[in-house]
Amino acid sequence: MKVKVATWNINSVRLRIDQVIRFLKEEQPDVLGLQEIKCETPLFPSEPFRDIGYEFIEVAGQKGYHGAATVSKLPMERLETDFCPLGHARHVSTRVGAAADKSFEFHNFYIPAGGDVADPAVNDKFQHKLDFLANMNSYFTQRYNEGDAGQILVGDFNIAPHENDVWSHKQLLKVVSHTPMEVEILENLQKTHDFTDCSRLFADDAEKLFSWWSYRGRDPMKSNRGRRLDHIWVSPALKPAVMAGGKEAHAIHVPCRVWAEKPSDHVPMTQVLDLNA
DNA sequence: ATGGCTTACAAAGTAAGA
Repeated sequence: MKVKVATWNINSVRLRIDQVIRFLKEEQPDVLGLQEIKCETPLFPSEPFRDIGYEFIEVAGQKGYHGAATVSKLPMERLETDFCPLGHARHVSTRVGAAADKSFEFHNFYIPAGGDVADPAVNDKFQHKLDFLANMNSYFTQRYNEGDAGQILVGDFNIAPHENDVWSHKQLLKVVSHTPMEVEILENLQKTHDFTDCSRLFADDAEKLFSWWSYRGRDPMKSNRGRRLDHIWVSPALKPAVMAGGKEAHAIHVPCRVWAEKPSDHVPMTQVLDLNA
């Protein structure tokens, strides 16, 4: 059985509902994690998703900012998790799939951006980002010690770890999202739990990979000053499922940055998994 | 040449993103 998963920071799901539906029709993922939905849970536009087969919807919304939602064609149940020390709606965890042996966990994250100054002593937002990452680490360490449940972690992690995950490593070393402290914490989270970073699994280290481009600047694709802030990770039990499809099983949908008059500043990312591999 | 833009909101200017 093959499944296709996707993640997208949509920057207002109500404003861009037509773009989300277009993407789902074109790419047909089984599961999509959305971030920055920017609406309260009851205001999430569920109907257009149900109309095209995404019957299972789990939303963590709040007024105005943040918010995450996961929509699925496959049966899906909520897992109770709590990662945000400030209580923001920044994550939705679910178990996807009816058959117990083919199901997987889908953890959808919107990690705090962290403000402007990369110093937790003077910037509460950066401290919040570090605290959120620490909570993720505690949770996945406990789960890791209980045995591999088959986990997929997706979302806007707001960290671009590799040198070629940003347009200029040197110029972004002091810019939040690419500072050594954040990068080390994210890499430790990945390595100590043996998560596979799907975007880098088959990509050459020298290849630039971006999933976000600022709204500032008139031609984002021409200047191409992007960052890879969005991620799809899998636990060891699912690594063969990712390996099976090779490089073509992964895609960062770069054209979506300029495919509409008012696009999101992030583009969606997809990964096909062969659960029989 | 990173911030010059974009979003939501007890609607004009804030706060927030990254």
